[in-house]
Amino acid sequence: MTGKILSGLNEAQREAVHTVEGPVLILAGAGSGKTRTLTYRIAYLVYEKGIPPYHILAITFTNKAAVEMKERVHRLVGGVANQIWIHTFHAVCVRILRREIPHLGYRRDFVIYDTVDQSSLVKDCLKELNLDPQRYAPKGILAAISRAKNELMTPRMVAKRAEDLYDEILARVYQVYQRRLLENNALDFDDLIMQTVLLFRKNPEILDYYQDRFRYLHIDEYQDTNHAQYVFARLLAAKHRNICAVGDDFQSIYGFRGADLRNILDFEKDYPEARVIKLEQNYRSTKTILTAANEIMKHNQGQKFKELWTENEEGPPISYYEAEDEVEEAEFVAAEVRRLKREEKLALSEIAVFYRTHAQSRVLEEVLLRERIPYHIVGGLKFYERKEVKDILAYLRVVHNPADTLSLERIINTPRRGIGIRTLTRVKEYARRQALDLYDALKLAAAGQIGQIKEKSRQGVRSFVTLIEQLREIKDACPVDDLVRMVNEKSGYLAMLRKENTYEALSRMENIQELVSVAKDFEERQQVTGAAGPGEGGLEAFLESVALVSEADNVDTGAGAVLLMTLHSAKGLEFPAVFIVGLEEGVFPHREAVFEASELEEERRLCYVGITRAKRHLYLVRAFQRTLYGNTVYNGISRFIEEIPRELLREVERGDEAAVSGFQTPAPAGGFKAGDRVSHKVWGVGTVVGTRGIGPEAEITVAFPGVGLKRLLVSIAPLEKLQ
DNA sequence: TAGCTTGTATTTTTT
DNA sequence: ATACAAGCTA
Repeated sequence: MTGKILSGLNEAQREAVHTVEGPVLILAGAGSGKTRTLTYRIAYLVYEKGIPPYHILAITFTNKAAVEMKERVHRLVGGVANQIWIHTFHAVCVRILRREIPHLGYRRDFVIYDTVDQSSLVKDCLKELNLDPQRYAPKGILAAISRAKNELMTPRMVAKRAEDLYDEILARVYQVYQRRLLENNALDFDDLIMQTVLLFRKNPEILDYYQDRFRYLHIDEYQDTNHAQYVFARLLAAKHRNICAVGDDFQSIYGFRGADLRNILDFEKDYPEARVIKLEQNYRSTKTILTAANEIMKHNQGQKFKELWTENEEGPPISYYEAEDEVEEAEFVAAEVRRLKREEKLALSEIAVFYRTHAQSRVLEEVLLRERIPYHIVGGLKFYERKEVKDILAYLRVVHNPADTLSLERIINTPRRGIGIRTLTRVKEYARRQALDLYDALKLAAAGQIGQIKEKSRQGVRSFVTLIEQLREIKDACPVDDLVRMVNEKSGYLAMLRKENTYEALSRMENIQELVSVAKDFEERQQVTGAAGPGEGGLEAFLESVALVSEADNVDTGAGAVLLMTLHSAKGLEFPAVFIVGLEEGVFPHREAVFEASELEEERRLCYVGITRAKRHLYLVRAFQRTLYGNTVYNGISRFIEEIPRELLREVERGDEAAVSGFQTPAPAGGFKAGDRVSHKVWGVGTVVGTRGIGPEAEITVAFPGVGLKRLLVSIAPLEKLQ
């Protein structure tokens, strides 16, 4: 096995795999075989060192990365891989908290609040404190609370450090916010990490248990850790000190959300005995591309020295193009995409376009649409944040946990049951006085034990309580998808939508159906993995799985369409041909980021990330003028262009390609692809010209003669595909 | 309560 | 320009 494991590795990678005792920092440059090294290392621990798999923990940032690593480890070590914990930070903490959280005063069946929930909770808190949301923007408050939690600051600590009135108010809101979370038996995303740390700090014996459980710790993307995550890892590693941090300070692009570059830069201070291993050989890009990337990064101060090199060929020069405006910029991209396809024989899915902000995607989209080039936009829409989906999930959450007042209030009168503000206020008031949960007070109200409530409202309350009670009775006995179906029907939610009789309602109904499918998939997966019998603990697990997923986990790269995405979403991917557009001062680097040196450096790292995605063809594009917020601006050339040695660049002319139509490539959107003929109930026959999103999000743009372009959700639109 | 008007911001994103 | 949210009228 040793030979097998080590044969495909270079010197540095081999060292990284071998060095399993004590702290190790693996500085893994872009395209240096990081995941390979990490997975081999885990295999080495199991096979060569005979470490029991349950002593190994690997932490990633995204579900996607976790799944990928699990699969690759599984391929190396087989079934025992299932005993290795490979999860995101949040998932690891949830698993720990599910066992231990009673020590913190929450119940084990806590729910996880997402950003939408958080926002309504903050608004509630502001109301409770009689604060003007104009003056104290919920968004800002929420951001500050999140920052505080990332820094492991409790409300009390925030109060103590307050420097002005705003800080004092903030501390108050934060305090109320935490109290409300506790009352609702809920945790937000940041809490998952922070509460686990607090748990460890408060209960040394619990920490001790997990330290012994996870003797071999791996943290991927270490440069993206925030302070709370850093402390979490440090605590876990403190006893056995076998921590393997993997990361690349050059690819730290999430400072704006709390990632602290110092975590990786100071690793050797935290662990003086640490071995530092640099993976600098790149297997992805041409020499030209790597030189450009290295040169750009020389303009950043205070990062670890690292220079990528490769045995790959020189490759073609980097193309630089200066467009008139953003439309011409997009036209250039379109023309070059055609050329790459024709002359370089690239598939469309081998080509990607990166931009700094989402707003830039529109013009690109319009032009590609016009040019009949299939494209696919990564990111954007969110299935789980849609109102109807959140409503149904709120029902399930209340069924699972009646103390979840936020969810309860969300659905108590949806569909309408005649329970208005007045009734609700009365019951809430009663609950407060009697120190009851809102749900228990509702039960009393239904039984007529709370005065001042009209008979009609009481009936509404009664029907609501009955519904929840019914569902609670069966929740452990039936599969989750049946439960969802039951909520849809018995709550009257579907009936309400059916009555509306609008396209929008139809779309909402389809989304709810989609949620049933999600639940069904989930249930089937549970059966396969043998995690539980039908329904058994399924609801809780289901709610958790939807709370921790994100759409971005499935960037579909095999889709036969040009991929359009922000530079941030590009991290971790690679393409034979890459376009980076909008290379102008104020766009990229972004105007908001040029005042502060640290932010500018993050922009530069973002540029580095973009460039190092390219295997062979790299295009850097700027527009002479562009329309921004409604007026024309003339931005200078991005400094990043200036930082690339001239001899690596070749300024190109616009290659006007005769528009050739007829791309016949598969696309991901619900089985539709550009070029398909479809029939629509209302608009008749049309041609698919673009796709966007996946799964329940999938959207297609269709050209209907005489009607124009229409954007349709595949899952809901009354569409039929014509052979 | 829906639909309208008015105001305001407008990087990047995961869980 | 535009999108989205909050406030206001029918």
